[in-house]
Amino acid sequence: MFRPVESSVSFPQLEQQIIEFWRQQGIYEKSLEARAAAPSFVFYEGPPTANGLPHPGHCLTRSIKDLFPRYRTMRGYRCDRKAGWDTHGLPVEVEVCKELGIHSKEEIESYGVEPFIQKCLESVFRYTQQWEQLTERLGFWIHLDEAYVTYHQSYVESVWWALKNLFDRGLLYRGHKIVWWWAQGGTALSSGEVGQGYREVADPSVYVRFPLVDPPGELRDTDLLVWTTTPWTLPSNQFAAVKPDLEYSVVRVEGESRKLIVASALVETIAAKLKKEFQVESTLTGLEMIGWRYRPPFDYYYKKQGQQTGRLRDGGKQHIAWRVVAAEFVTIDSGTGLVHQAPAFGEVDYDVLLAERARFEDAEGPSLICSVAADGKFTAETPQYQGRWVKDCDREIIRQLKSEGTLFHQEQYVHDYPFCWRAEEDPLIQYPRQSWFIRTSQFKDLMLANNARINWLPEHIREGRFGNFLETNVDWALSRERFWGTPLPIWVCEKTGYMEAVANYAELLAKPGVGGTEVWEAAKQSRPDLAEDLKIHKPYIDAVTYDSPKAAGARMRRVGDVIDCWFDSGAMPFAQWGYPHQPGSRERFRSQFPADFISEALDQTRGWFYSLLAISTLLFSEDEDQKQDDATTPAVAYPHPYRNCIVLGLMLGEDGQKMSKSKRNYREPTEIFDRYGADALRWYFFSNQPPWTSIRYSERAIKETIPEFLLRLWNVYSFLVIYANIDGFDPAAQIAGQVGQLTPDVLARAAGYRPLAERGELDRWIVSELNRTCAAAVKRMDAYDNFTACARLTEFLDALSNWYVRRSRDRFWSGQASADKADAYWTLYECMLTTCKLIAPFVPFVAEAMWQNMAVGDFGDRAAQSVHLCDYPQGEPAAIDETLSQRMATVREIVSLGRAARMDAKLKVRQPLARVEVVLVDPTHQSWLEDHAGLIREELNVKQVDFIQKAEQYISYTVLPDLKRLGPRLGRQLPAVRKYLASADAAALLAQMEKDGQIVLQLGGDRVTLDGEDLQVRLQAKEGWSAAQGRSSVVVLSTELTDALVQEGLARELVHAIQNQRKENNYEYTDRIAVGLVCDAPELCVAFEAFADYIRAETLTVEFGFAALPDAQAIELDIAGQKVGLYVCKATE
RNA sequence: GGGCGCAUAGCUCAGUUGGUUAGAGCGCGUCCCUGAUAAGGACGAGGUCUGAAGUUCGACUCUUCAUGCGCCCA
Repeated sequence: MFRPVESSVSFPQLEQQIIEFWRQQGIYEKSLEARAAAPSFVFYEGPPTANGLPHPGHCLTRSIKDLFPRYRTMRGYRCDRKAGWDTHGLPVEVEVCKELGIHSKEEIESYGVEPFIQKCLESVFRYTQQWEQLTERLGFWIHLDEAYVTYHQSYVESVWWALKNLFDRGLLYRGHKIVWWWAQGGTALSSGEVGQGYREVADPSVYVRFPLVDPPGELRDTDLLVWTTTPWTLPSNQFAAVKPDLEYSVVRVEGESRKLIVASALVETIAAKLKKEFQVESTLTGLEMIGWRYRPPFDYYYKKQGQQTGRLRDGGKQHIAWRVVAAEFVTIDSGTGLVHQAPAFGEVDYDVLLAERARFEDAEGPSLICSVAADGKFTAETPQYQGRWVKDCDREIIRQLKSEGTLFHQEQYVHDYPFCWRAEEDPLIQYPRQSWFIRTSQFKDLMLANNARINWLPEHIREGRFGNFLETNVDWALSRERFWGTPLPIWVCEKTGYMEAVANYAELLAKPGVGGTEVWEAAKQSRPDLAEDLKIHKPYIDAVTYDSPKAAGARMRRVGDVIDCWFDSGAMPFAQWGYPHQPGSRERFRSQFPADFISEALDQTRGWFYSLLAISTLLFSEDEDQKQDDATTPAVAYPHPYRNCIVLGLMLGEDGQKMSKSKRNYREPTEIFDRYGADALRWYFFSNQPPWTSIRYSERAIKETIPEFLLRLWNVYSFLVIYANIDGFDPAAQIAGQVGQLTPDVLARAAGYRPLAERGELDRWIVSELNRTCAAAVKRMDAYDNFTACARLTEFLDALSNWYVRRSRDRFWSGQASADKADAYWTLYECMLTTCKLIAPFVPFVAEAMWQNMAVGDFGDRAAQSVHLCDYPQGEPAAIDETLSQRMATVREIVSLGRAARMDAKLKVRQPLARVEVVLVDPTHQSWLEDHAGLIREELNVKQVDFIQKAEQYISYTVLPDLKRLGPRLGRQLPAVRKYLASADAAALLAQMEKDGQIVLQLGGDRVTLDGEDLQVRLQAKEGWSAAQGRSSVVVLSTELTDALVQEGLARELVHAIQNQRKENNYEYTDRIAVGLVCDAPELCVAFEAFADYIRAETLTVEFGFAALPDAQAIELDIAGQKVGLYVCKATE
C-alpha cells in the first residue's frame, strides 16, 4: 500500500520534511560513499563572501552548481563538493569601517590595526548562518563543515607557497601603479568605488605654450599648444604626446609674435574660443614631430635634468624627457591634439613613461617625476607650493604661467570628475603607488593556449570576452596597501634591500635570529579566544623579523602590503587542501585537479575565471620554456584548472533593472522558498532559458512553474496512488527480496508483471517515450545543456499526463482485475519510478517525496533509501520503438485536427457525428492507423473513421520542391522550378511520378529531372468542408446529422446537466439519484426517452420520469434552445 | 571612448549546420471534461522576427552599418 497523497500539496512543507530526512539519514554522505571507488567528477566551489546576504542571483549559481554534481553522481561518478568562503579584501574592510563610522587609513590606524582586523574577522561570518540555511534550503549538497576559508593559516600558507614560487622564478616584481587616490584618507579606491563618486564640476581649463627647443629653422619662435584641466600636474610634466597619423598645423595668431602648433582639425575651434584670426602657415603629421624637444612651463626638474641624455637600446643617445612622443589615445574631441603628459598623475601617461623607459638601456631612461606627496600636498621639490593641497594651487599656477607668458588661454571646463564616496568634498587624484606585480603578460600565449582548450558555455566567451581580455593582458597588480588580506610574504633587508619570499610560518620561524613573535603571543594571552589563524595576519606578522643574510646586524622586515583577494580565490585548486604543506594534500590535489566543472556569473570573467587560469598557467604549465615539473609543481596538460565552465547570465530585477535592495524589485529567496518552494525556483532556473542568458527574475514565472510542471507531475503521481490503493495494487507483495533501485528488471520479477512485448500498444508507446526521454536527457546533460534536457522532460510529462493517463483512465476504473489492468499499473508505476530518477538532479525534493512513497513506502528497506542513491536511467534502446512514436504522434495530430474542424463547424464534442475522413499524405502508417481508429473515434466522438488517399473532392494537392536537396543541385534554376511546380497540376505530376518514377521539366533551355525524393506533397483542404490540415494529414468532418445522432447529442447534454447538479448538491460518487424532467419540446422528450438507459447509467439515476419531483429544487436548463425543468434528488431507497 | 552580449506574440522566453506554415507557457477569447475534481484538457486570435543594406536560388538564422538595452573595461 502507498501512503495516500494529500489532494492539495504544499511543496514548501514537503521540502522541509525532505531536508530533515536527508539530514538525519545522511543521504548526501551516503551518495558519496556509494561512489567511493568510482572515477571522480571534479567540482570547484567558487567561494562566496558571507559578509552580505545572499540574493536570487546566488540562488541561480548555487542551483547550477548543485545540478551537475548531482547528475554526475547518479551517472556513476564520485563528486566531492567542498565548500569555500572568500574572507579577505576591501569590501570586508569597508563594511567594518561603516560599522565603526570611520573612513581613512589614518583612522583605521588610530583605531588600531589589531582590533580592526579582529572586527574584519567577525564581519566575515556575519551572514554565514543565512548562507548555510539558504544552501540547505535550496537543496545544494556541499560539505559546508569542511569548507576552505581563505584567511585560515593553512590556506594562506598555500598562497604563500605559490607566491614564493613566483618570486623565486623572478615573476614577482615591484613597480608603480597609478591609482585613484583619496589623498586626505591616504587610500586607493577600487574602480567600483570610484564609479560611485563621479560628480559634475567646473575645473580650470588651460591652454599652455611649450616652446620648442632647437627646432628646425622655419619653426623658430614656435610653441606646442597643450591643453590640460589639471594645472597642478604641470610641474610634473615629462612629455607631450601627439598622434602620429594626425595632421597638425603651424599657425600664426593675429597680433602675436610666436607661432603655435595644434591639430589641424582644432584650429577653427580654438580660434573661435579666442575670437582671433588664425593663419595656417604649414601642416605636418604627428609622426614628423616625434622627438622634438620643448621647454616645460616649470623648471623644477628641467633645470637639473633638462639636458640629460641616456643610451638607447637600439644604439645612440637621446634626451630622457621633455620630448614629443607618440600615443594612440590622443584625440581631437577636445583640447589641442597635443597632450600634456604627467606620468605620475595619469594611468595612460604612466604607460607612456614605461614605453619610453623601455627604449633606453637599464637605468638610463627617464624616472618618474612626482612633485606631490601621498597627502596630496606639493613636496620640497616645488618649493613655491610646498605643503599646499594641489587643487588649491591651480589658481596660483595659472597666474604664474600668465606672468611668464606661457599661458595662451584659460576658461572653465565642466566635466565629470570622481570624488571620494565617503568624504564628498574630497576630489580624488590619480597618484602613483608602489605596487607588486606578477609578470602575467609573459604568459599571455600560454594562457591563450590553455583557454583554447576550455569548454566554455556559451562558447563565445572563449574568443570573446575572456579571449580579448587575455590578449590585452597586463601584469597583475597584486599588492594592496590595506590591512585585511593575505600578507605578501616578502621580507626585505633594511640595509641592502635584499629580498626573499617565505613559503610558510614554520619556515619563517626557522630563520636565523627570528624575533617578534611575542607580539602575537601577548595578544593571544590577553585574548585566548583569538583565532590562531590571525597570527599570520597583520599586524602580528609584521612584527616578525630576522637577521639579514646580506648585512651583519641588519634585519629582514616584511613589506607592509597585503595581496589582491582574487589571488586568494584563484589559488583554491591547491590552497583548499593546504597544498603542499598539509599531510595528504599532495594526493588530494592530484586527484582533484583540474576541475571538470565550475560555474559562476559573467562578472567573474575577469575575476575568478581569470585568477584561476592565470595562477594555474603560471604554476602548472607544461610548456618547454616554462616547464618546472618538480615535486610540487607538476606540469599538467591543458586545460587547467577547469575543463568546463558555465558562465551564467546576470540576473535582473522584476523591472529589468539591476537588482537592488532599495528598489525592492525582487522577492527575497526565503520568501520564494516559503511560498513556492525550492524546486519551483530551481525548475524555473533550469527550464526557462539556457543558463547563460541574462535572466529577468520573475516571481510570476516561478509561481507558474508549479502548475506547469510540478503539480502536473504530482497529479499523475496522485492518480496512481489513489487507484493503486483502491485496487490493492501492491508491488511489494508481488516482488520478493531486495529490490534496490526498482529498475525494470526488478519489476519483472513480479507475478503480475508481463513483458513489454505482451502489453498493449499504449503501454509500449509510453515506455518507448520514457526511454527516449532518458536517452535524450543523458545526452543533453552530458553536454551541460540543462535547458534542452528540461524541455524533453516536460514533453514526456505531457505525453504521460495528457495522453497515457487520459487514454488509460477506463483501464484503471474497470471493475474486475485483469491482465490489462495490471499492465496499466505496472506501466504507470515504472514510468513514475523512472521519472523520479530523471528529475532527481533538477527538483530533488519532489523526486525524493515521490520515491519515498512509491518505493520506500511500499518496500521499506528492501528498496534504495533515497532516489539520490540511484543510478540515472540512460534509456534502454530495446524499449524504444521509433515507429510507434511516429504513429502515435500522427494519431495525436489527427485528433487535434479533428477538434479544430469541430470548433470550426461549431459542433461541440458532445454532439456525436457519423464519421470523419482522414486524408494521409503518407500512407506508410495507414493500416496501423486503421487498427487504432477506435482511439480516434472516442477522442472525437464520431461513429466511424475512414482513411482515404484519393480524395480530390475534399482536398487539393500541392507539390513542393525539397529545397534542402535541390538547392545545392540546382542553384539559380531553383526559382524557375518552384514557379513551375506552383502553377502545375499537382495531381497530374503525381500521377506521372507514380508511373515513371521521375519528372522531367523543360525550363528554357535546360532540362531538369526530379525524382520522388525531390518532391514533397502537401494537402490542402478545399473550401466548403469542415476540415483541418496539418503536416501529415487532412481531417474532414462529416457534419451531416441523423435524428439518432441529434438525439444522442441531446441526451449527452442532459447527462452533462445532471452531472453538474450532482456535483452542485455535493453527492457522493456512489449516491443513487432520482431525476424528474419537465419538458414541453417533443423532440427533446423523444431523445431523452430513447436514451433513457444511457442517461441512467451515466448518472446513477434509479428513478427517471417526466414530472416534477416534490423533494427537489427546479433547475431551469436550456438544451438546444428549449427550456427544460430539471429536478434532482437522492433516490429514496 | 573600447570590448562583449542581447533585441522574436500583450508578457516571459525557445528557435538544433540558412530551406517551404517561426514555437511554448502565461494572459485573452471560445469550448470541453466532471471518478486526478478548490484539478484537468482542447481549440482559437495575436508576429513587417528592432531598422537599413549586403551575401545567397533562398535570411529570424551569415556579413556590415544604424538604433535601443545590458555587462565589463577606460
